[in-house]
Parts: sequence; structure tokens; C-alpha cells
Amino acid sequence: VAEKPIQQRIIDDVRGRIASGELQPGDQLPSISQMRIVYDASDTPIKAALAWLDATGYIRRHQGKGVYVAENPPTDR
Amino acid sequence: VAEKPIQQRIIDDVRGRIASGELQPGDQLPSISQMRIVYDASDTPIKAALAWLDATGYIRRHQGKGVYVAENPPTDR
DNA sequence: CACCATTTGTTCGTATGTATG
DNA sequence: GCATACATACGAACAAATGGT
Repeated sequence: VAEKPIQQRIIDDVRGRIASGELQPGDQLPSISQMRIVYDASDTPIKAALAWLDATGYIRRHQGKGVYVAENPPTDR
Repeated sequence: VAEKPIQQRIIDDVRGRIASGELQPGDQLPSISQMRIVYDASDTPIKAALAWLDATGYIRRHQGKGVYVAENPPTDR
């Protein structure tokens, strides 16, 4: 059926909400345990998506605190 | 085009960097999620490569902590 | 100070599906 | 059909930082 992987759906969702301005720099994202419910997914694809979004500069992760939108996320042209 | 499997490329890369001295005994390797991005690969070949490198004595894996270069890795003659 | 709940960071074992040869 | 390699995913355990009680 060729559906998009959950992992990619999460990445696209977060990037889209940053691009649209719904998520502002400094805003906190839902925790992983909340994302498990929201996206109906397990740790693996969620953490993989967050690792990618972190490596590409969209978000910053802070152990013990949470995940936040980066101050200067890529522009997504 | 007969490219090397990703799995083998990772093994060769890590072994080469240990042999060259770029990676020293006790040094921590990148995490699996970082390797996913660096090598543009998924869990499976990365975990397989790490399993081989562990079994052959190049590295030591510690759950919850990370992957480290072994104290006395094979000499690679 | 100790303790604990929350949260992220990391590895582990396993399973399923897909593509290739 | 079979074997290999890979991508994706689930669930779990262990580690470490944070913040509150």
C-alpha cells in the first residue's frame, strides 16, 4: 500500500509545524511518552525522528528536561 | 556496480580508525542513532557491524552507556 | 541530605516486510 | 524457492540529568 513510515511522518509533522509558525523557537515539544500516544508509535521511530531533527538543527534535546524548537531552525525552502 | 555492503563499510571504517590511532582504547564511538545519520543506514547493518566488532574484540558495548574501543584490540596485520 | 518521578540517551533482542541475486 | 542485505518497527532494560518533595 506504500504508506509513509511513521518515522518520516513524525519528521514531516514537526517540520511542517515549525515552518507554519505553529511551533515557535523555544517552544517545548510533547514528551516521548506523549508522542507514543499521539502518533501511536513506539520509542524507536520517535527517537529516530528526534535524532534526525536534532542533527539537522530543527530542535534541541535536553536530557531530564525535554525537547525544544531550536532558536534558528533551517528555513525549509 | 558491486558496492560493498554498508555493514562491511562500517566495520572497515571503525577498524581503520582504530588501526590508524584516530580511535584510542577507551574512546567512545558515536551512538547508533548518530551512525544512522553518518552512514545513512538503518539499525540492522549498524547493529550487525557492532556485533561483529564486539565479537572480534575491537569494541565493547555497554547497554545504556555506549560503545567503546576495547583496551587491547586486535592488531590487524 | 536522601528520595523519587519525569525525561532524554543509549543499547538490546526480536520481528516483519522488501528488494536482490 | 532460498539466502542475503537492508529498512522499519516494537518493546525492553539500563543510564544519566533534571526538578521537586
